[in-house]
Amino acid sequence: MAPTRLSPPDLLAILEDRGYRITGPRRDVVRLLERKGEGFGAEQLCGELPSVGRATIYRTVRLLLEAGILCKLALPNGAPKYTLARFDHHHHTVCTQCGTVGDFRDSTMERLMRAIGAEIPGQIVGHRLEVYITCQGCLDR
Amino acid sequence: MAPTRLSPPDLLAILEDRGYRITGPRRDVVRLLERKGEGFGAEQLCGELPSVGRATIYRTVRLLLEAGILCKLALPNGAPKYTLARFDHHHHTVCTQCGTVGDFRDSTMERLMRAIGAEIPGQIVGHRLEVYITCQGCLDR
DNA sequence: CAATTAATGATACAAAGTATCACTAGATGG
DNA sequence: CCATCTAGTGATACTTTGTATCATTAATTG
Ligand SMILES: [Mn+2]
Ligand SMILES: [Mn+2]
Ligand SMILES: [Zn+2]
Ligand SMILES: [Zn+2]
Repeated sequence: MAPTRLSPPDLLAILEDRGYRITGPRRDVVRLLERKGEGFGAEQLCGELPSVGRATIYRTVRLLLEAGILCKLALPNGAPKYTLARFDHHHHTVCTQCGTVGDFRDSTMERLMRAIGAEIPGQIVGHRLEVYITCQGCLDR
Repeated sequence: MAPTRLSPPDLLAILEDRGYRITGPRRDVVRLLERKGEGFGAEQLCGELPSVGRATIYRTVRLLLEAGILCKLALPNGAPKYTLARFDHHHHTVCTQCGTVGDFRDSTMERLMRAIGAEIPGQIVGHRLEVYITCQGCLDR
């Protein structure tokens, strides 16, 4: 399973398919995201794209979230971070030292989640797992 | 493993052991928490304890968090919710319809987390799992 | 019952995000 | 192409959630 990295035209096409216009600001945001690593904040994007209004940044992030292009990572404190969604369903590692975010998938985990249904009242509709780590960089340092 | 529910005197004793004073406002907050179900917000507590200053509510919540008496539940959107921590380590169910929060523990999950260490770069220092459900009440309704 | 010092709460401030609305600029069809 | 239509933009104001300050209050200790 190669990390299916989508290029900006692809991402814009997804928006277009949903009936949204391809505008200058949206192009700018998507281009910026493409160059970005894992785990960026909305306010950070505002700082790096001063030519685009803050409201538009937030609107575009919401749009990309709804389109499944971004995933939102609610941290234990502070503003949420976003990452380009490379896989349909996956989880995240967060370094508690430096905040670096990584992706991973684990099929055993998904199987277990199905099994867990029996222990839980009601019907499972989804789940979210965050693994807190000290990343390699922080271990070395 | 019986759900070890602690009473307000116990909770206050934990604070006292940590060198904090037992004050009127802290007593009020703890008493309120005791009567509360799972999953309440800080702002909600402010509304229900107008006699206690907002700053003090937030300070007390932080204190109880640090003491391990509360757990903080970062939701995918909106303000975090808190619950009385009945177990040392556990996870939460959140009903996506009505927001009701529940606790659970799963030893298989914990074992799996240890195994997952091999797949992940760096060193695991913790994890957090939220299971999104439609609760029994919402299914019935 | 002082004296000491932690805690309180009014207030101001900060950060993150949303609503408004006059204006701009994509899309579309002639 | 151009004119039209409407989605999108961005300045601004506002809301929500949470924190910093600081004069005042009250819990502890002896
Ligand atoms: Mn991701
Ligand atoms: Mn809990
Ligand atoms: Zn790190
Ligand atoms: Zn429900």
